[in-house]
Amino acid sequence: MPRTESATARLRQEILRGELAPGDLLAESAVAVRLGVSRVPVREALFALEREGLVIFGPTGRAFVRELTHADFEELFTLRLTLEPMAARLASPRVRADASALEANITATGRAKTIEEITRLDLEFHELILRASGNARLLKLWLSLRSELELWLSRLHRQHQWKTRGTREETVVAHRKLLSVLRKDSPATAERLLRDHINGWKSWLPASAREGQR
Amino acid sequence: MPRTESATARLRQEILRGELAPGDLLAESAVAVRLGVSRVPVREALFALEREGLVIFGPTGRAFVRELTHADFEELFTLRLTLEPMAARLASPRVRADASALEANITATGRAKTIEEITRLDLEFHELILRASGNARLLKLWLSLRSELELWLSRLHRQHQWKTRGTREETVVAHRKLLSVLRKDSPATAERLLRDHINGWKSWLPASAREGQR
DNA sequence: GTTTCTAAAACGGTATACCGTATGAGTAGC
DNA sequence: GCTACTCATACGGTATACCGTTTTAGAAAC
Repeated sequence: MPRTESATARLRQEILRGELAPGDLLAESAVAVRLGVSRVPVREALFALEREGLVIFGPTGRAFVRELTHADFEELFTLRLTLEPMAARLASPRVRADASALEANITATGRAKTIEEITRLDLEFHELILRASGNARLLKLWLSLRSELELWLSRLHRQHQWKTRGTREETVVAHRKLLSVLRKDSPATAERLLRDHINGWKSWLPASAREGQR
Repeated sequence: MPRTESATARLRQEILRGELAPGDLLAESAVAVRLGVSRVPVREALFALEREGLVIFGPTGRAFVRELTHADFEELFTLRLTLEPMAARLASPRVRADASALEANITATGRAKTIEEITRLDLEFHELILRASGNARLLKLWLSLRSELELWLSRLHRQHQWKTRGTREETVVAHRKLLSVLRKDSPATAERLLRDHINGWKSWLPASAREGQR
């Protein structure tokens, strides 16, 4: 794997895992030494992570680990409510051909054991719908939000112990229903259902969890 | 202006003006010599332009001027139909405070003389709505489509002689109506109106212009 | 103890250099 | 003529080096 990519992957992982705290300075030289590469790939990795919303550049070009506020959470969900229903609409007539990936995902979710695993599979399910939409740019926009969403969720997971059981069953039921509607090829219904699904999840997130993120 | 930015701006201009043709190879070394900078800023400029959709990287990392197909046009408009109505909805309650920029834009459009100027002001009007939405990420996503849209339109302009008159008056009328609805703070209406506005423009584009773009 | 000044260290932006791989023109073989 | 091979060249990925600016820590003045 090229050095830029591996540097990007490693930094992304460290940020998502919380090993790098919000607000931390990511000095090119220091990171380069730590990762054992030169500054050039690090620099490019930082730009890539900025696009993903995990890193932010200060006025003098210094990179910092992004801090997220409650307002950021609202923005992210507004965007999901913008992009995903449209994706569902577009995907609806195309899912009939091959729904195996979506089915496999639901099966895997039913067997998931940790909240992290459920979350990962949930995001993957939504990503599959974006892919099924057939609109490459729509997918690209969604993917540019994905890391940020993961960052948010991982920070929540670290702050709160969530029960796995109810979450898993609810997710499976909701996704099953979504899939069945997608298969029926009624775009408007699929669009509405996905909107409700996201709204449901958004309001389900414990209010306590949504607060106090600086 | 930092070298990366000026290189980005210059390359962007050259692509939009058609001085660099679709499919042209953008070799780092050659561009660097031509612009009188080193490869590093050129490299970063190419990455930036890739994000904007003006440049595309081949499997072995070589950068080419992006070619656009009719399918790309469809994707772009699908995304406008996804993002902009949402922006109008969010902007509606916020426009009351300050609609001066939107008003100034409409006035300027009424005085515009060339089709290029009308197009530029039209895009600016839509951008102002995105800004008024108050959702920074939504704006960011829209901006990531903007150059590509300009590229498309500029290529159309070069291929077809469009009449200025009708276009200008229609644009002014439509934007005036949009602004008045935004001011009334009825988000649902604003959302629907913007959707119709985009759909109208999309279908208005002469079919002949929409074809034959490779 | 607080603020201001100052100088050294840290940092980012850019240029240059090196290396391995991909490309493509030319050549040999058919 | 057409295809397959070969090798010089072009190109991208990365490391290193240099320079001007920003930060920051420490001293000095209050």
